Amino acid sequence: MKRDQSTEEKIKAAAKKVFMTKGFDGCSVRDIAKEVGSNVALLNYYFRSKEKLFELIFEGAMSDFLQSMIAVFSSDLTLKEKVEQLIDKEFSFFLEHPELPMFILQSLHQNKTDAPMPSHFLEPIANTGIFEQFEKAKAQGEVRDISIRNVTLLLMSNVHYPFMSKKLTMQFHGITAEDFDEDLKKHKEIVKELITNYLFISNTKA
Amino acid sequence: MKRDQSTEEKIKAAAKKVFMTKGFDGCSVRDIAKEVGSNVALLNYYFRSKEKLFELIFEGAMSDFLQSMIAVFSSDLTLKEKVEQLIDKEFSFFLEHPELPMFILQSLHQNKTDAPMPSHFLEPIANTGIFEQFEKAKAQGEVRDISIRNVTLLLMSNVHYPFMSKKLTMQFHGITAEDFDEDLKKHKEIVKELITNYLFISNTKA
DNA sequence: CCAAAATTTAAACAATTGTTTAATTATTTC
DNA sequence: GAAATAATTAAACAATTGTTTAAATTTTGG
Repeated sequence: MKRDQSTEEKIKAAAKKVFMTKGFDGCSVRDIAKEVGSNVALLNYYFRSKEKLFELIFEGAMSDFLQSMIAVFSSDLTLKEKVEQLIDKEFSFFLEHPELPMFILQSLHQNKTDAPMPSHFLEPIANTGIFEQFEKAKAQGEVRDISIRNVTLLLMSNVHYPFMSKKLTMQFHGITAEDFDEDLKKHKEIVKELITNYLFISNTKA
Repeated sequence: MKRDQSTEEKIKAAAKKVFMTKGFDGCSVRDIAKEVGSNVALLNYYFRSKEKLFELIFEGAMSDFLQSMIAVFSSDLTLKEKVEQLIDKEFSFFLEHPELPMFILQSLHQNKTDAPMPSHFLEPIANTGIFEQFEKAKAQGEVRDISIRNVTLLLMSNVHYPFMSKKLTMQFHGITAEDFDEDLKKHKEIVKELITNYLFISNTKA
C-alpha cells in the first residue's frame, strides 16, 4: 500500500526536469536519482525502467502540449477570435514551459517513442468542432482557400519555433536573453496580424 | 604522411551521418566505427576524441546551414526578390538536408557546443550588405516598420520548423510522409505570399 | 506492540562507454 | 629492398551505463 504519495511524485518531477533539459540520451538514471536526492533503485521500484519512466514523462508533456489548444477551441468565439486567442495562449503557455517544443520534437525525431499519437490526445481537439467551424467559414468565403493542415503548420511554425531557436537566434544576432524576450513579444503581435490578415478575407467577420 | 586521404573523409562522412540522425548523446563512437567499417581506435587516431570529432561535424553543419543564405543575399536583386529567392532556396536546400535544422537547434539547445558563433560564419552575411539594403528600404517606406531581427525570426520559423516537425505533424493529422511533402510544397508558397505581403508596402516595388 | 507489508538503501551485476596501449600491417623514402 | 614512418588493428583500460539483488528501514494493520 502507498505510504507516501509524494515520493513517486518527486521522482516524476525530477525526471521531467532532467529529461526535458537533457533529453533521454543526455542523462543517466543516476542524474535523476541525484535530483530526487535518493537512490537509483528507487526509480525502478516505482517505474520499471528508464524507458518506462521516460514514456510517462513524454506522455504528460505531449498532453500539456496539446491541452493548451483545447480550451481555446472549445470556447464560443468566432474563428478569427479563436486564432488570435490561440496565439496569445500558446505564447504565454510556452513562456512558462519554453523547453516543451524542443523536448517533444526532439523525442519524436529520434523515435524515443514509437507509438502513434494516442487517440485520447487527438479526439478532444476534434471534438471541439474546430475543424467543422473552419470548413464552414471557408465555404462561406470568410476564410481563404487553404487546408486546415497548412493552417496548423503555419501556426505551429510561428508559435513553436521561436522557443526552440533561442540559442541560435541569440548567437546569430549577438543579443542577450533579454533582447530575445523582447523580440518574442513583438513576434507574437506580428504573427497575430500576419496570420489573421492572410487567413481572413477582409470586410467580413469570420 | 597521409597515405589515404579518403579514410579521414570516410570517418567524417560516417560521423556526420550518425551524429545528424542520433545526436551526440544518442550514439557511441562504436556506432560511427561500424558505419565506417573499421576500428574505434581509428577515430581517435585522426580526431582526438568523440567531442573533437563532433565539433568538427557541427561546424561544418553550421557552415552549410548559413551558407545557403549568402548566395541569395549577395546577388543583385531587389529586397523583395531576395526574400522570395531566399525562401525558395532554403526550402530546396533543406529538402536535401532535412535533418539539419533539428541537428543545429538541438546541439545548441543542449550546449553540445559552448563557443559563441564564430565571426567567420556571420561576417560573410553582414558583408553582403543585406542589412543596409533592408534599412534603406524601410527608410524609403517600401518596407513595413519592423526590425531585421523580427524578420529573421519570421523567416526562420517558417522555413526551419516544418522540417523539424515532420513526425509530429504526421502523427497529429494521421498522414503519410507523402502527404506531408505535399503540404510542405504548399507551405512554401503560402509563406512566400504571406511574408512578402506583410513586409512590403503595396504599390511600391522595394 | 508486533508481525507483515511497503519503502528505501547499499552493493553488485553485466554491458557499454570513450580512450589508450601496444602490436601488426601498409606505405613511403632513400 | 630495407629502414622509417604512417595507418590500422585487437585488446585492454577504468568509468559509467541501466538493472537487479538482498538487506535494512519504515509504515501499516490487527
